[in-house]
Amino acid sequence: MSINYLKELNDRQIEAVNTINGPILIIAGAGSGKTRTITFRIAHMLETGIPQNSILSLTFTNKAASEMAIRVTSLTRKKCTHLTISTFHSFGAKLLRSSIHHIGYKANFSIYDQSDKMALIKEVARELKFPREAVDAYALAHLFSDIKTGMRSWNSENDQYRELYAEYLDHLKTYNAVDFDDLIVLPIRLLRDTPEILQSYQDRFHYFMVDEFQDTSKLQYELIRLLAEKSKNLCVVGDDDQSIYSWRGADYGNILQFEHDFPGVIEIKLEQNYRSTETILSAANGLISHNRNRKHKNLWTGEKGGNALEVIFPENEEDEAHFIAEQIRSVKQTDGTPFHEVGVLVRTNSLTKTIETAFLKDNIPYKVSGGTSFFQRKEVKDIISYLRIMANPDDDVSFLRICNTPRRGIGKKTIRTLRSIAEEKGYSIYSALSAALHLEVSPFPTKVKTDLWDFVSVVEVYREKMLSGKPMAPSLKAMVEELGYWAYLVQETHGNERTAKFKYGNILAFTDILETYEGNPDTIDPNLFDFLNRITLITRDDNQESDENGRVNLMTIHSAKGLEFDIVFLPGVEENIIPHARAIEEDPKNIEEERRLFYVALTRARKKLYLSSCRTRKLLRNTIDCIPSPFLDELPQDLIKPYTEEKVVEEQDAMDFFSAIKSRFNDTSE
DNA sequence: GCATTCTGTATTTTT
DNA sequence: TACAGAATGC
Repeated sequence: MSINYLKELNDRQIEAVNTINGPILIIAGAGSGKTRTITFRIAHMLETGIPQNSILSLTFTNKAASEMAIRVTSLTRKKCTHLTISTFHSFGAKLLRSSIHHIGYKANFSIYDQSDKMALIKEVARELKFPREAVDAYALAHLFSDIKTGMRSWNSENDQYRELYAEYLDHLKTYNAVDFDDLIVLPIRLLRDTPEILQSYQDRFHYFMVDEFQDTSKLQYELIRLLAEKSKNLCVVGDDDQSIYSWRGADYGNILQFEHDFPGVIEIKLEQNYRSTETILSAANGLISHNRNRKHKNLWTGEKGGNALEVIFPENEEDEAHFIAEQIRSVKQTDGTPFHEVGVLVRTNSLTKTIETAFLKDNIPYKVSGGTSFFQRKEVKDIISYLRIMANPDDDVSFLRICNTPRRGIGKKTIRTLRSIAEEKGYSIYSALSAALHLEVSPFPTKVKTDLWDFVSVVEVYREKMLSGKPMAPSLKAMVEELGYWAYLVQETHGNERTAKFKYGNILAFTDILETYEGNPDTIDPNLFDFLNRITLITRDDNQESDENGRVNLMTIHSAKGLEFDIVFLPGVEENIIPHARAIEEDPKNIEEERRLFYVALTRARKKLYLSSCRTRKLLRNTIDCIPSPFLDELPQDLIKPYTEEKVVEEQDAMDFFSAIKSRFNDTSE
């Protein structure tokens, strides 16, 4: 069956769909039907006979990747099992799985996430006898990341951590573990240094696509450049106005670099917006025009008119939350807007708390996406650590996490002994332990020796089961039983049975996830290693499954990118929140990125926008006075109407609105 | 080795 | 205020 895409797309979009060969740059403004265009493009490629397995499509987030896979599948009505649509990081992980032995790792490597990384840094710092106050694991994790990705170099200020860094790298290698940065850095190294590997990838993949190109880092670009160098069929899609990840290395200078590296780039601009009302679009355009560095673009819509933007100045964040809750209720009644068509977008995760409370109180069903991932919960991560130590016995970070969880009598002293044996021999702790247990003369007292055996035998017994090729989920359940994890939870929560039940429920949910994974006919070769890799790359909760209907979406602006809602609420449109104080502190130039962030927020709305700026807000212990965000003044003022509930309030609000603007004006004109 | 008390610190955004 | 990790006592 042929897809009639001509009817569904505009001229520019059709051009994008039809241009399959050679380098292409698609500049896709907000709401310009980007996802439609690229899914049609992939579908069209398949239709012209391009085999699935020669297409590689890279995105930035798991959510975007799975969304695209779903759309392509539903459009082509075919299983797309051989189509590679993944994030840069999981593509990197897959590449490493098959080729990492070339650089001295084993294929069963562990992937360390942010918290594993910090644990390792602390561990190494302790070994090197760094004074505790000199070790800010959070900051060091960032420094090491920047060093590894070439964004920062050693200087007089950070030179004291050079040795720590070297030792950190060394430990990773001993533990047969890689961090997130390695998932990009190591594949590049492999492709550059090992011609056979590059060759095999270039032989397999002939068509490349990168979504959200403005958010790729220099290194991610380098990775795709290497792969696409030969075929030159590289299509990148992006919007410089929506570049909001520069703090993570995203560099929209990549757009220029791309044009330089691939001569003859065809540029296609998608400028017709199908999403928002004219009012919303003009507001967004008005705002973004304050940015200096941008590619020329003229986003327009055929839609005329639309509701003015409502601006509210609640007394404090609780009033703000109430207002939002009430308004959602009333909009649902008057316009019949379903809950899932409402988005509440915040700058920082911490702002969700008050709003959640209000939703709970008013019985508004909601879901928060973002926040720490399910897989990062302590109880879940404990179980994952057991799996990791089975997959990769050298993984010391996992070892240390669970060797005494649940409590089995392995204490500080025992660990110290183990560590010193390991260090002496240059082994990982687990290998040192196995070796020590088989010694004639045990370095441990009898009781400790028994405790250690307990641990080792659980790991060994279940490793065999997990790697046997038989279903893993039943074994995992049995292991959780055998560990006595339930009793441990009861003990840990000292009698708070509800908490214990909740946590145990999470573990059961986790075993279900494993079951679903291995039971899914679309999973090619389900195995422990692949499963572990997948789940560590899911760092946020973005399960858009089953219950997406009927719930208000509460999330950060960052995670709202690519989404759209009928009605959008933006709480906390205040100075220091957006633009965020820390961002500006870091570099005043960041104001442009903050503005883009606000632009992304505005352009999520189809029909209606509510912006609120509290007069006061609780921060830490005390209540502070808030100033409306300067971005409010940058919106065309005729598109704004101060929100009014009653006449009396109307005048009051209007007056406050103008006096707020006036005070801002006075502030800045000094 | 474990449980309790104490102390310090709030981390912007995410793979 | 809330929560985690360290120090201290049993």
